[in-house]
Amino acid sequence: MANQMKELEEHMALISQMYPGVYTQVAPQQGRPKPRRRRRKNKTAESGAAAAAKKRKLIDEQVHLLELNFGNEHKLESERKDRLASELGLDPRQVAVWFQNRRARWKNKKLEEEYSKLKTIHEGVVLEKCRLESEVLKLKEQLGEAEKEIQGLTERMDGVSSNSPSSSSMGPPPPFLGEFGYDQDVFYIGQGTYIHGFDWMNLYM
DNA sequence: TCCTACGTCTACTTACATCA
DNA sequence: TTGATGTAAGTAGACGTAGG
Repeated sequence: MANQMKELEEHMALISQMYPGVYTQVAPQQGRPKPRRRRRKNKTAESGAAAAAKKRKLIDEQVHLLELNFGNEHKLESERKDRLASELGLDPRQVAVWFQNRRARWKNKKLEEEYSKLKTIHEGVVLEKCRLESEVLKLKEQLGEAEKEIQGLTERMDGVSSNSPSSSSMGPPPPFLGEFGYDQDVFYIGQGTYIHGFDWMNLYM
């Protein structure tokens, strides 16, 4: 839940950055939650009826023209508001409210779109992470097998050299001390001699 | 420079209309 | 009939600006 809220805040910030001309009037309210208010209910039947009379659905043509205007410009200047109001036969206040609500709907829609875009990207990244992890596992397995093979070859070589007359004067045992069973890239080839891994490969492969 | 009034904005909320 | 949904409108608080 907290994560979702954080995500939402980040989206808000993102949208504000994306559309600076539209949502820069009010500074982002950070941190402290605003106190909740309760609106008074209409006490009388008369006031309820009056409210119902005031609140009527806009007809399609009015909405169409408002949408056209909103498409051109999301902000509503005073002159445009008055002109639109007289064209539509509405109160300028109604036009202003319609634009306010329309901006809110538009912002919500943008947030939803942005959220699903980010979600898709996130899913892709998670998938790629899984793929890379399984590849790492596979390579580790291959590495283990290669180490076993090297170990076997080295032991065989040791057996051959210990049969020779000079074997008793041999140096220290093969230095397989590192993480992968050998000390860095140095390999022991018998008779107290160490060679680099690449040289070892050239010699025996 | 400060104060105040006013208009506009967003965010949140309520109330009503509509529809399944 | 009822619950869900969409939307017009109310409200608080923040901000910018003009005027005194």
